Amino acid sequence: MKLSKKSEYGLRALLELTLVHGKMTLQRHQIATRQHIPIEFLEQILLALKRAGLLSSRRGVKGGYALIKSPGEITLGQVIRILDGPLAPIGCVSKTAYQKCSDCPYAEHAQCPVQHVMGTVRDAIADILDHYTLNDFVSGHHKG
Amino acid sequence: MKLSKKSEYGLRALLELTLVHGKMTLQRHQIATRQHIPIEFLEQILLALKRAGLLSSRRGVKGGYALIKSPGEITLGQVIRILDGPLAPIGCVSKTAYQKCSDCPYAEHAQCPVQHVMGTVRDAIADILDHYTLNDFVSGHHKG
DNA sequence: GTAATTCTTGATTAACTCACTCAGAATTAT
DNA sequence: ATAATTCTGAGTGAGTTAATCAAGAATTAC
Repeated sequence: MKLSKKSEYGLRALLELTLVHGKMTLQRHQIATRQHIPIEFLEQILLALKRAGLLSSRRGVKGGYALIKSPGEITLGQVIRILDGPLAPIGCVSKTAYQKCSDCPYAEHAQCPVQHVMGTVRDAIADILDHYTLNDFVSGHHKG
Repeated sequence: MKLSKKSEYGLRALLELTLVHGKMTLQRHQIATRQHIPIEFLEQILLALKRAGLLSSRRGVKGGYALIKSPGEITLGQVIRILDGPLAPIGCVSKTAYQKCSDCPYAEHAQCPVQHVMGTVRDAIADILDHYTLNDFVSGHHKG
């Protein structure tokens, strides 16, 4: 049940980009110093977010990164799925990356107790993170 | 955000012990075959649950394991904390094993956005797992 | 058009964790 | 005694995490 450093750094980087959204771009070293993130590691993360369609980038002098979508349209759930994979605690209850349990003694469509409780946990996590936007994130609270 | 095999096996083992609670003890090989768990790994898990005060055991011929408390008093939250550690996605929001973030740019008592959202996630997970007993687990549903 | 700056790609790495496995000691029943 | 079982502690191979490094490609300033 753990959030990786990668996701944590990714969220903190997006926070900085949200703060300047529409006004300017940020370079990796600016984000790195403001958020105390190792710069080479940050780069990997920014590129992953770019490949996933969340960021635009520009090379060369005056280059940098910017949000490609409005911060109100990007949820923490999306970001964490990109950087850490599925939110579900166990593959057999993931809605975005379902995987059958290999060694579960319960049949495919039988009632597996682990599956049942972890399904409710997954839903609780996703309910929060899939409705929590970058705007909510910078303002530090969640609007209904 | 993942449940380890250790916890999954632990929960499945406790399920078997709950089913026979008050009637008999179970030996590790019985649990292992019923739940398809590698026997040597299962042993580690049972011993950890014993050290934590959840199980009693008996060595030698006619030995075995049994629940030491009523299944209504043991919650999945307890079990997962024993086997996997804290439920919180990040150390700085754990209530049972708090750890200060080392590289967070926000001061100790300032409002850290990551801390805020992950705090709500932690609470959502704990609300479910700390009120979900082994009895709920075997019956496959949660009584409010 | 050259140099400086910045993003981009791909490889590599050290440390750690996960999911086991194994050998041998201690305890109990017959 | 012998057989069956738990108990202890150590070891291991594969994979993941959190970086680090080197070289390349694009952009801008001069």
